[in-house]
Amino acid sequence: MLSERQKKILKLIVESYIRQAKPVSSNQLSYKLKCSSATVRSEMAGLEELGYLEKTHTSSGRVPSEEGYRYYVDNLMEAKKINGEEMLKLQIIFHNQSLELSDCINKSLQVISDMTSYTAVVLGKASHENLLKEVRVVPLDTNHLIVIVVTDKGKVEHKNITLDNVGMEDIKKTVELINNLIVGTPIDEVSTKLEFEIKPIISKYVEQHQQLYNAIYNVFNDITNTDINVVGRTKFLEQPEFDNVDKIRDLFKKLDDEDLLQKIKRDDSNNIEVYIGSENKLDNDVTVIKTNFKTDSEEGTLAIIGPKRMEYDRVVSILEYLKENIEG
Amino acid sequence: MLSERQKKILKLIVESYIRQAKPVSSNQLSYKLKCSSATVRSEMAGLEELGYLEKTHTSSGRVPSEEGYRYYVDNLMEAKKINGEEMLKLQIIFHNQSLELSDCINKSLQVISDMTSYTAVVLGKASHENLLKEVRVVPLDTNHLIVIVVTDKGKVEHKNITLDNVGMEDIKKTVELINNLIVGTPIDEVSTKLEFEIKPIISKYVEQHQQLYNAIYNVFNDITNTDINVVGRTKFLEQPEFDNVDKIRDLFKKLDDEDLLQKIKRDDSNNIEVYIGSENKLDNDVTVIKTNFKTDSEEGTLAIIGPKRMEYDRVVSILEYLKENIEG
DNA sequence: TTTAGCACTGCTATCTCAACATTGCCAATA
DNA sequence: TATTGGCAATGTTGAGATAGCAGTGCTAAA
Repeated sequence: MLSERQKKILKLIVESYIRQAKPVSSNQLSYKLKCSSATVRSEMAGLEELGYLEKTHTSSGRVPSEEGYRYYVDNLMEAKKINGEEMLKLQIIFHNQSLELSDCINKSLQVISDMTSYTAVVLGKASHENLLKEVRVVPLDTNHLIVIVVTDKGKVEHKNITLDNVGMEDIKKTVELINNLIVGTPIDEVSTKLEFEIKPIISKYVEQHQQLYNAIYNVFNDITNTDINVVGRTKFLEQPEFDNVDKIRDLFKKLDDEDLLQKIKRDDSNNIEVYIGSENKLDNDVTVIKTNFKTDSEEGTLAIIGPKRMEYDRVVSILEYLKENIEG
Repeated sequence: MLSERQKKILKLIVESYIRQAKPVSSNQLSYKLKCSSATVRSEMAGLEELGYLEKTHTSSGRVPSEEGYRYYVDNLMEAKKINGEEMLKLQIIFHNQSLELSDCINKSLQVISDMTSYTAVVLGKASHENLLKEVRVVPLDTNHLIVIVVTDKGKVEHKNITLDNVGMEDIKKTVELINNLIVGTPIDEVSTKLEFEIKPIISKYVEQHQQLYNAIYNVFNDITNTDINVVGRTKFLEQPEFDNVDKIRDLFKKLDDEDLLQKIKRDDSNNIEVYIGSENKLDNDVTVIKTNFKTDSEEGTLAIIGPKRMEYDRVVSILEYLKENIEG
C-alpha cells in the first residue's frame, strides 16, 4: 500500500512523463509538493524499489515502469471527460442518417485518431443477430451473374460469378430454394445450413450446381468475416519514442499483420480494457486500449494503440463515449 | 549528343547506384571499362558539366542527377522482362474466375509491391461503359430500406436509408419509374438524367421524395467515384534514402492525401509514363511510374512509387505486364 | 522526518585527429 | 591528341578526449 505522498508523486511523474516524454527530476516535483527535492528523491527511491519507477541511467530522472503505468491506470487516474468540440464531431457522424453503422465507426475512428494522435483500430463483423433477408441473383449475360445477399439488419454483400452452361431455370430454382428454406436464419448459421440442407437438394437436380453453390457460400463467408480497419498508423511517427526507422518498420509490420491484430480481441468483457506494454500481444512498446461493442447489426472490437506514454485518461473516456454512440 | 563511352559510363553509374545506393567512384568503373580511373574521371567531369551527374560533396563519387535518370530512362535503359515466377503469381490472380476485376487489381498490386519493394497505387472507377442494369429496393422494416444498384458490367453499390412515413407504394412507384426510364443509361450520365428527368416526375406525386431521391443519387455517386488504394506504403522504410523520420512522415502524409494522389493521373496517355523527382507532383524524392488502364467495367490509373533510385527497367515491364493482364 | 550540501555519475555536445576514399590537375606518355 | 600515373587537396567517418550539465545518493545537521 502506497502512502498518499507516494501516490501523489507517482501520479505526477506519470502525468508529467506522458506530456513531456522526458524523465522527471526530483527538482521539478519539489515545486509542486511542499517539500524539498531531497525528500522527493528518497520517495522516488522507494517507488523505484517497489518497481513503479525506473531510471534511464544512474543519474537520470525517473520514468514510469509498466507497473507504474498499471498502478496509475488502476488507482490514480481520474476520468477526463471528452470535450465539447470532440463530442460534437462524433455526434455529427452518428446523427447522419444516411451513413451505415460501419461507415460511422470508420469515420469516427478517423476523427479519434486525429484528435488523439494515436492509431485506431476496429475489428468488426456482422453480428449474429443478422438474419438472412433475401438472396437475389441478377443475370448479366448468358454466363455471368451477380449474387446479392441482404440481411434484415441491412448488411449487403455481393459477388460476381461466371457459370458455363447453367440454365437460368436452374439458377432460379436454386435461389428460390434458398429463399424458401433459409431466409430468417442467423447469418452465421447459414453456412452450415447451406451445406447440410441445401446442398443435398440442389445437387440432385441442378447440374453444375457446384459453382453456383460455391459462389453463394463465399458471399456468406464474406458477410460473416471480420473486417479489419486500421486508421492513423502514421501517428506513431509523431511520437518521440518512435524516432528510429527500425522500430517504426517493426511496428508497422505488426499493424499490417491481420492475424496479430485479431489478438487484440482477447476477451468478451464489456468494459474498457488497458493492456500496457508486455501486457498486450502486439508490441512491448505500445499500449492497447480496447473495448468490445455489439449492436443489432454489428459487433466487434475498438482499440486505440499508442505509446505506453499514452494519455490514458483521455483515451479511456473517448472510447467509452464512442462505444455509447455505437451501441446508442 | 553523348559519345558511346559517355553513354556507357552514365548507364553503369545509374545502374550501380540503383543497386548499391552509394556514390560511384571512377575506380569502380575503370574495372568495367578498358581504361584508367583518370580517364573515367575526366568523362565523369564532362557528364557532370552536362548535368547528368552530381557529387554529394567535393571528393565523393558520382550520383545520377534527375536529368541523368531521365536520359537513362529515355535512351539507355533496356527492357528487363518480368521473370516467370512473378508472371505466374499474377496469372493465378487473373485466372481466378471468382474474383472481380477490381479485386484482381488490388491483389496484384499487393504482389507487385512485395516483389518490387515499392509502393503501388491504383486510382480506379467504374468505366463509363457501365450501363445501369437495375435498381432494386429491399425494405427492411417500416422505415428502413436498402437501395441496390447494379450495372451490366457487374458493379454493385448499395446504401441504407431511413425514411419517415414514405409508403411502400411510393417507393415501388419511384423504383419502377427509374427502372423504366433510365435502365441502359451509362452510369456516369445517370446523375444528370436523374436530376432532369426523374426528379420532376417523382416530386409531383411522391411525398418525401427528397430523401429517397438523395439516397439513390448518392448510390450513383459512389459507383462513379474514384476509388483509391495504396498498397505497401511502408516499403519506403526499406529504402536507405528514407532513413530519417521527418522525411518518412512527410512522405506518408502525401501518400494519405487523396487529392494529391489524384494528380498522379495527369494525362490520358496509353503508355507507361515515368515521372522522376520534381517531374511528379507528389514528392521530389520519389519517382512515379504510371499507366492508365481501361476495360469494359473499370478504368483508372496504376502507379508504382519508389525512390528516384528505382529499378526503372523492372518496374516498367511489370507495369506493362499488369496492364496487359487487366485489359487482356 | 526533512533538509542542505556535496561528491559522483552518465549524458550530450563539441573538438580534434587520423585514416580513408575520392577527386582534380598536371606533366609524362603512347 | 587521348590516355595515364602521380600527387596534393578535400570532405567523410569514426574514435577518443574533454567540459558542462542535470540529476542522483548519501550523510550529517536541523
